Amino acid sequence: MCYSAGMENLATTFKALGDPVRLAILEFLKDPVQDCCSRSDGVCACDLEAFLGVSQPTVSHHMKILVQAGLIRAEKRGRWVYYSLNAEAFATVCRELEPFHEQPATV
Amino acid sequence: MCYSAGMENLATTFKALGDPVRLAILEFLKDPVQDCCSRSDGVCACDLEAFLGVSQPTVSHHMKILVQAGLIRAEKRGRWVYYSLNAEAFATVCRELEPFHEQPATV
DNA sequence: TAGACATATTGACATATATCTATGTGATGT
DNA sequence: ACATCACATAGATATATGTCAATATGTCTA
Repeated sequence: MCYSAGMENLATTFKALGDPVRLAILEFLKDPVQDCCSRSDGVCACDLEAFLGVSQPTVSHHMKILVQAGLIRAEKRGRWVYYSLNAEAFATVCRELEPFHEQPATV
Repeated sequence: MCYSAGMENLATTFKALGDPVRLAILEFLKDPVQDCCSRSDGVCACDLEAFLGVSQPTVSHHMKILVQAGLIRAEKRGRWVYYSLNAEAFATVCRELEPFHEQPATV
């Protein structure tokens, strides 16, 4: 086999990014529409449900995938879970992509 | 629905990136191991087959997905098809990700 | 023209994924 | 305590995806 564990990891991250519903979730987390119970430092899942137009378990499913990929953070406060972007993870993805659009090194 | 056509597009690109075999292909295109018929300005599919350890139709399938996502270019010369990275596509992906790891704008 | 070669397409199959309904779990408030 | 609320999990189902063997297509060469 010619691909490493790091590659599997990166693929998992891209897989998490490869769904329009999850991209919409990330956009929402970036520019939250404060609705029922979201706060300045986080967005609750119930707001996402209304925004996305999918069922609550579906939201839960997508949030789990995004958390596992490390793209967002989840923090439980009382009965709510507040989600926020993990900026560092996005920066890492960009760094991984850099070699593919930099000027080729002169050997 | 709260997500746009542009989002579908971006999701397609990430989906193309979300497979370890395809990431291995991209790595190979970045740093080709010149083997049977690859050239300085492109890599042929047969070299990939040997490198990846998957069947020829599987290589063909993955190349098609990468081409459709715009991540690589295919150029047919005689009976070979030479593939190369499309650096601009990777740069675009990075630009799309930038808002997710920049400092939040002060409103 | 015939055969060999590189790649694409087709069809089959197993697995993964996205979605829902129903139900479980844990916290809050009356 | 009990009902309610927010979220998670389980199970079911439809669709998508990755893979291969078999075959088709197009190109070169003898």
